[in-house]
Amino acid sequence: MNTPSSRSPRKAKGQGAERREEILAAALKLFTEFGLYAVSTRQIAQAVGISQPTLYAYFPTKDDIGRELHGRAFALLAQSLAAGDRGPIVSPECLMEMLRIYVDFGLKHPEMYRIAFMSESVQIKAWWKPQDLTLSPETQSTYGVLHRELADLQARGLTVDVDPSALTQSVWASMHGLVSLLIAKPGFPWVERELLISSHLKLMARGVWRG
Amino acid sequence: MNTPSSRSPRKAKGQGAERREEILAAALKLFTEFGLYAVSTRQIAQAVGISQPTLYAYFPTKDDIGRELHGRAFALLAQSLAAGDRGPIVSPECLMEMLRIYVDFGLKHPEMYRIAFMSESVQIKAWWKPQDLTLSPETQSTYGVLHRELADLQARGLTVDVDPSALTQSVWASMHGLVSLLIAKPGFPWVERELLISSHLKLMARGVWRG
DNA sequence: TCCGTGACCGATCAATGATAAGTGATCAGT
DNA sequence: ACTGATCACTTATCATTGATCGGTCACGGA
Repeated sequence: MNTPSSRSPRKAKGQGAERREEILAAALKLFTEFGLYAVSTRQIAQAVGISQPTLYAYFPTKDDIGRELHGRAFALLAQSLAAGDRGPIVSPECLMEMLRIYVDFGLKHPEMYRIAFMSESVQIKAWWKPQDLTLSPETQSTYGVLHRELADLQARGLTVDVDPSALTQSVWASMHGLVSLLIAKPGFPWVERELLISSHLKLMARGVWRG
Repeated sequence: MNTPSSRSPRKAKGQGAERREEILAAALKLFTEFGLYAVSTRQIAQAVGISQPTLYAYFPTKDDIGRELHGRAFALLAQSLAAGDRGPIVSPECLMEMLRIYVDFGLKHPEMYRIAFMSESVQIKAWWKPQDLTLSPETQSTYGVLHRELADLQARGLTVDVDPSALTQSVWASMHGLVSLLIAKPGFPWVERELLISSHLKLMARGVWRG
C-alpha cells in the first residue's frame, strides 16, 4: 500500500526452482554460522531479498528447510565416498585412505556435516520417534559404501573375526566421533589436526586388520 | 485477580535452593523427551507447579538452565569415571573395562549425555566462539582421567608409539561417536547392542595395545 | 501492630513461526 | 484489445515464545 513500488518481483527469473536454491543457500550459510535455532525465518528471507511469508511458498515449514539441507548433505557425503572408491581394499593403508575421505568431507563441509549428523531438532522430529525403522536412501548409500567394503574385506579373511555389521558400525561411530568433536569443540586443545587424524586412522586400521 | 487463592506459595519449604532443584529436574525430564528447543519455559513452570516468570527468579535465562544441567552432566560423568578407576591398567581387558564405564554412563543417562555432549544451542553459545580456549573444570576432569591412564600406559611401553594426547583424544572420540550415535539414532538398525559395544571395545583395545 | 523481606503471580513486551487475504504482472484465449 | 486465470509476491495478522514489570501475599522481627 504505502510503497507499492518497493516490491521486487524478481522479474525474468525462471521458475520457482531457482528461488528455492537461493533460499537453501542463504539458510545453509546462516544455520552454519549461528545455529539452526538462532536463525529466524525473517533473517533468511532478508538474506534472500524476499518477504518472510514467501518462504512458505517454497517450504511448508522452517524445519523442512533444515531437513532438505540434511538430505543433501547426506547425499553429498555418499557421493564423496563413492567417488573415492578405489575398488577392493587390499591393505591397511587402503582402508585408511577410504576413512580419510569421510574425515575430509566432514572437515571440508562442517556446515553440511553438522546438519547431517549433529543437528538437533531435525533429528528429534525425524528419528527420535521409533516408528520408522527404515533408513533413508541417503543413509543407506552412505552407510552402505562402508559396509560393503568392510564385509568384502572380512570375506577375504583380512579382518578380525567379528560380525561385519558390528565392525562397520563400530568404525563408522569412531569416525563420526572424531569429526563431530572436531567440529563441535573448536575451542578444545586438540593436538595438531593432521597428527590426530592420522593416528586415529592408524588406530582404526590396527583394530580392524587381522594379525 | 480472578482466582487469588489459586496461588500455592509452597509453604514451609526451605530456602530457594530446593525450588532450583525442582526446576532443574523438571527441565531435564522435558529436555530429554522433547529436546531443548521444543520445550517452553511455560511447560517447565507448569511441570514444577509455579508460574513462568518465577523461573527467572532462579535462572537469568532459559539457556542457563540448560547450561547448569550441562555442567552437572559433565561432573557426574567425571565422577563415574573416577569411581571406576581401578588403578593402573595392566591388560587390554582392564582398558576395555574403563572404556565401558564411559559407554555405560552415556546409555544409562542418555539425557545427561545428550545435554553434555550433543546439545546444540548451549554449545554454540558456550564453545563456538574461539575466545575461551580454556577447559571447564568438568571437562578437565573427564578428559583428564582418560588421559592420565593412557599416558601412564604408554610410559610403561604398553601402547603403540603415538603421541599420548593424540591417542587419548582419538579414543575419546571413538567412544563418544558410539555413544552419541546410539543415543541420537535409536531408529538405526544397529546390531545387538552388547555385541556392538563389546566389539567396539575390542577394536579400541586392539588399536591401542602394543603388539 | 506494623513493617520489611522474599517468594510468587498477572499483565505485558518484542520477536518468532505460521496463516490469510490481497496486489499486480504475465499470458492464453477470444 | 479485452478478459480471466495464474503465479510470485506482498502486507496484515495470529498464537506462542522468552523475558520484564509492578504488584500481592505470607511471614518474622520490632
